[in-house]
Amino acid sequence: MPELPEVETIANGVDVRVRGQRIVQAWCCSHPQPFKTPAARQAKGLEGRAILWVHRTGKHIVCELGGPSSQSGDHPAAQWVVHLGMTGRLLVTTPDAPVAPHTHARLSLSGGKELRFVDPRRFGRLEFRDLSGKAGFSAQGAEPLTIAAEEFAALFHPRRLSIKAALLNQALLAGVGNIYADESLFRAGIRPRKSSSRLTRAELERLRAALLQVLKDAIRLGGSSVSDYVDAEGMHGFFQLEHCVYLRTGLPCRRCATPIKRILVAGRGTHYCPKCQR
DNA sequence: CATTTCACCTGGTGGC
DNA sequence: TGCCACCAGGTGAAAT
Repeated sequence: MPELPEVETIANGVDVRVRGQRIVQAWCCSHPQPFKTPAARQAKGLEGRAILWVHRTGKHIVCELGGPSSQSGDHPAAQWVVHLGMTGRLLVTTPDAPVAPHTHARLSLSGGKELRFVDPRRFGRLEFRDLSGKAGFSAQGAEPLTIAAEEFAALFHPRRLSIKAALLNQALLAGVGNIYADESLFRAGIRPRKSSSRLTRAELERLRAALLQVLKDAIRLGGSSVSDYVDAEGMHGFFQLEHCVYLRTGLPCRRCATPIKRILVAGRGTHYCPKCQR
């Protein structure tokens, strides 16, 4: 499932391939599910605008768009906000590439390529935002790559729910999902079920540092390819090879050889080493 | 207000 | 071999 490193990889890949191009034609499927903005209004809003740049915030991909006319400047006048949900893909293809099942949006670009959104489970979301008079999209939670130690501690110390549930709460930190919650808790040596409020200052700082490291390493390796994640070019990432606990139930811990356990925390499959994490 | 539960979806899995 | 019930999992709404 796409989390911060996967979304960052995709956003960067899309940016390199489509920056500066104009959306010549937009098609959105009639099924209402993935559209936060109704499909017809979305397609209409997108057509004719230039894609100024593409970036990530939290788990969202934001395409900054120019004005509705082709000769408007480089100031963002609208946005296309893409959330990949569980199984969403944002792909840059040639126009004649076979259209994958569950393709919900196709944008043909002035450079001759196509930007496609594919999502079998339709947990993803597509939103068109006209910025006239409105602020741009921003994720609710803090950015894990830049959050300071003080702010991190202040965010998690008052919470009484499990640290795993707190890490997954996008209103606190934006971008952490199941994989990187489990992996950062392993690297910090903390039990997923431990209450966030019972973590010491030292544990919170270990967790922040571990999360930062694991996210940076994962970005460097192009994300984790589990289930069906691929980047904008359809390429796999390699961070799944570095996983210490995620989807390693029963396998020996890389640090102490104790079998990795799988439990349910906050309704999510959760993997940890019973010896290394206390 | 904080926290928990549930619905939304489909492909993959496992039981018979 | 084939059918089907079951389930994961990010998010937001509803319930507690």
